[in-house]
Amino acid sequence: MDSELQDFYVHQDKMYVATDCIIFGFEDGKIKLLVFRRRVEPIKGEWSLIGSFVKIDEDVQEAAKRVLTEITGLKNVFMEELKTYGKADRDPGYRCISVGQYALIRINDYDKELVEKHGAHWYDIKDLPNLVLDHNQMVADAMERLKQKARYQPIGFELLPEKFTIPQLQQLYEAIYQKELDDRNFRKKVLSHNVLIKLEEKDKTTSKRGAFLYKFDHKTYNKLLKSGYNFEI
Amino acid sequence: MDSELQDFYVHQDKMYVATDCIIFGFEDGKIKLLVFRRRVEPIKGEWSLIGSFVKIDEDVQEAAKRVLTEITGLKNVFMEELKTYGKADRDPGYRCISVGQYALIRINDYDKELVEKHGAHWYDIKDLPNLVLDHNQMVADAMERLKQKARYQPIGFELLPEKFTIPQLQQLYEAIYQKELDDRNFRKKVLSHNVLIKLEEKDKTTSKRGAFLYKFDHKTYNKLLKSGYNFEI
DNA sequence: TCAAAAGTGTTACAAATACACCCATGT
DNA sequence: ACATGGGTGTATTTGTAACACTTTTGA
Repeated sequence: MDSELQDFYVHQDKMYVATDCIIFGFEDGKIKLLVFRRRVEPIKGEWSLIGSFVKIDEDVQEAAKRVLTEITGLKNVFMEELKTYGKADRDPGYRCISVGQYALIRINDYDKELVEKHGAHWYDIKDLPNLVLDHNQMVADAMERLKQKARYQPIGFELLPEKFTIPQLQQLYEAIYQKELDDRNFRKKVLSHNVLIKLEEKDKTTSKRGAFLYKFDHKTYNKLLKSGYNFEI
Repeated sequence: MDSELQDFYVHQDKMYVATDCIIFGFEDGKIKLLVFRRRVEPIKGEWSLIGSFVKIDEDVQEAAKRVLTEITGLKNVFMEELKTYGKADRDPGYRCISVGQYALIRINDYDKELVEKHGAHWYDIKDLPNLVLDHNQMVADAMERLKQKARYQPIGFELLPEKFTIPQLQQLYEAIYQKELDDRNFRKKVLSHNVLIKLEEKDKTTSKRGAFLYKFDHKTYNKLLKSGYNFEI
């Protein structure tokens, strides 16, 4: 490394880089968000997204995954960058930018003890408390993204159990879009893509008759993708 | 600020935060990208996106706008965050994350002297040189974003002069989608939204007959947006 | 036997696609 | 008069939206 490099870089400003996770779940026909009591001053004890500072030798993505695993015990969770919150005055403490990342988790898979230990709580997205800093904005942005993205990419399935029924799937989409859907048309459209595998089993928890369970067919979906298919729900 | 706050923040790592601009233009029926000779070591002199470190008291957005104005002389340019490049090893110098932002500019509006002075060059997007670091990836990501976004939001107009013809607009969309479009259907669809104002003037630079000029009608578009309209091209 | 959710088909309407010809004008 | 790009209309197909009844089964 020559001196010119050092000259140039060294005169720049360094700052804290954090990442915050907007963690969505789905339960009882409602989109839910996992929030926490903030563990550090200032505003310690207030509701907050879970986040972490990014370490000097750590990818930003990696940092977000690290926190998510610490809290939920889950790995291989769907997670995607939302956007970066970089206002100079967003954190009253020190200059700190935060990369927002949203995650979709199967609400029954996570380690409940771990979550409780961290003072976490699942809030209905429609009934959120005030969160610290710009976290409410992050949630609003993430929700908007979810709404947009779920239409053209099959990410909704990340919020459901591996095996799910068509009515469950519909409930999910109704929660995401905040709009009722026609059950006949919904079923028709969803099945028309041929990316659901119908199982022999039925789920009888919500009706006497029971509803057939389905699995999302990743293989077929990926094949379709490559051949230029346009998924839409 | 109490001591607990200091304890906690102070033990975290700080790093450089940069922002890089993916600057798109449109000329001769082609999408073009504005690139520069990198001004600092390492890899000084290589082709690169234009960027800057974010100052301690500066919004990330602001930093990107600052550079863009320095280079092109333009203000009020369409610019939007793409994503953040946060791999720990992305910069061989020091740990540095970069927020990628893409900008759409009217290629004939910019200050040519200013651009030349900075050793800049407009490359056809299909014929780019190797860029430093992860900049080629940034461009690929931005191009993909443009493709997706242009379909449902009227951002394409940012690349055209204020006054443009329908064939010009079609050329632009063909360049973005990398696909030929049917001229009759294209015109029909575009005009069906009623967000173009037909002017009296004609542009005669590309044909003897001349083609009518249009302006994008921001007012009407915003009204339609509020009433839940769905733009699509 | 009945209540409650699961599942099925048809028709009307809107939008996307495919496609062929005339128009205006400078050279 | 002709070459060049600008501009228009229609028929077909495809997809979306609206809508009502039958099935299954546990209580």
